[in-house]
Amino acid sequence: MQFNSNAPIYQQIADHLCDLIVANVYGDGERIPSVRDFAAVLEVNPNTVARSYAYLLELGIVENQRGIGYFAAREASKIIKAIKRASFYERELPALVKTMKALDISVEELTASLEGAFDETL
Amino acid sequence: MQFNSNAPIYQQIADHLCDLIVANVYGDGERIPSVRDFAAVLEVNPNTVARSYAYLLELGIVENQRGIGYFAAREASKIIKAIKRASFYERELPALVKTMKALDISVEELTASLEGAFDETL
Amino acid sequence: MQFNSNAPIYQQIADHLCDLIVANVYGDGERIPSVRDFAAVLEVNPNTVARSYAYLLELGIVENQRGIGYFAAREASKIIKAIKRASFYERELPALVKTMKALDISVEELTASLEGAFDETL
Amino acid sequence: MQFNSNAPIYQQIADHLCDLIVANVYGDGERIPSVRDFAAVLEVNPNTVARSYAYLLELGIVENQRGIGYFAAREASKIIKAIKRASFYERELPALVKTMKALDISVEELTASLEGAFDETL
DNA sequence: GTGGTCTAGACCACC
DNA sequence: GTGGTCTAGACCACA
Repeated sequence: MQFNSNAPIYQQIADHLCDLIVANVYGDGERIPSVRDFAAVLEVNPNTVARSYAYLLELGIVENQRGIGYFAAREASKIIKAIKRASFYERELPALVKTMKALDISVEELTASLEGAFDETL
Repeated sequence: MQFNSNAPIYQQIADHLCDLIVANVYGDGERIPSVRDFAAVLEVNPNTVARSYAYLLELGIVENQRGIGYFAAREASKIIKAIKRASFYERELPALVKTMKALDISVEELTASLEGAFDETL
Repeated sequence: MQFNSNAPIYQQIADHLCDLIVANVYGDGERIPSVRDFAAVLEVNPNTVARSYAYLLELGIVENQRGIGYFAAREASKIIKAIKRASFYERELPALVKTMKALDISVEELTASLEGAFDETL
Repeated sequence: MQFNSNAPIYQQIADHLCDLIVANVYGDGERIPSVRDFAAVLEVNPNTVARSYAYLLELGIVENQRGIGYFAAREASKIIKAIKRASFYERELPALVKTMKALDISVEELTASLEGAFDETL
């Protein structure tokens, strides 16, 4: 894993873990790597991974069993998608509309570009 | 003006000024407010406005006449649109495609949502 | 049994066992389950149950007969109540008073709430 | 300030700051000490204070102005009281009822004890 | 100056 | 072994 983005590493790790859960690498309710193990894999300080886990704990995406470890929540992938969906429709979509208006891009124009880009990344 | 976003204030100011230029409040080649005046209006530290202007200077959107003040570049609005367009197609659109795939949102679904949102903000 | 609370599991187990003794499920002087059996029932690590028993041993609530097992003390339920009473009047009550003052809750207000809650849990 | 309790220091600091806000030492909307300053006063690592502030930020009790500092939220004391009240009625009160039943303490008995304790701490 | 993040290393309670 | 907390010290972007 690479940390190119400007976003804080702990968030990138959290996002990455969400991807892994949605991709069923760690299924709902399954144990996820220990803080220390994951830190070793990612070549990152354990505190940073701990911060990611604490963040996901707040969101209800992971859970915690004392002295045992962290687990994906029972409905983790559902929660993740719900959160992403909400953020998409409430934040990204309005921003998209604003940009399109500023640039005089019509819905049709965007649709065309999207269809092209959609196929490329198949 | 409000600074609700997480983006740095100097960028929010720069964006805002670009909007004003595109909206012809300050036409291409016209003088824009002095750093101090603008800072007073925005209730912001003058250093912050100075940083915004420096940023726009790099992009060629504003120009500087020693001892006189800052001016919108001759083709400012054209440059602004070009920059936004590039960033849109190279950065935002791929990100959009990625998000849509992660959330199983089809182009049709997005188009529908967009048309609704487009009309609301008329 | 569920371990929802933030308290350490070994304490929750100890509390639970005290409840069982007071409720006469295990009478004063009677044998209580072996560490292994209880651990199996609670789906918990045997070390954790052992720690609970050690804790209750210190308090004089359970006793240990070498090679045979653990027993509730002869006056176990009396001891339990005495301990709870002491902790109630010395720790919980002062904390309650402090909270009530901070929240401007009068004795009358609390009494009313209590009577409602008391009946619900009959 | 002393840190005798078993609770994490960052929470004790957060609680303490809430007390100060409710007591109007830092009024609603006013600036609170910088992370470094407060850490120096409390003789604690700045990271620990930062953690307290981050915690209060989540709860909406304090706010944040980039590069300037932390401020008590506009309705900070109101929010604090609401949170305490909710936790009191949803968590402490049921626990109190449970303890009272276990110890055969009647509402009348508690009321009497409370009134005594109330006056002492005037 | 401010806060935000990260690293390193330590100690603790718990299972 | 696990996570939780704290310290120390560093670097960064921002105002």
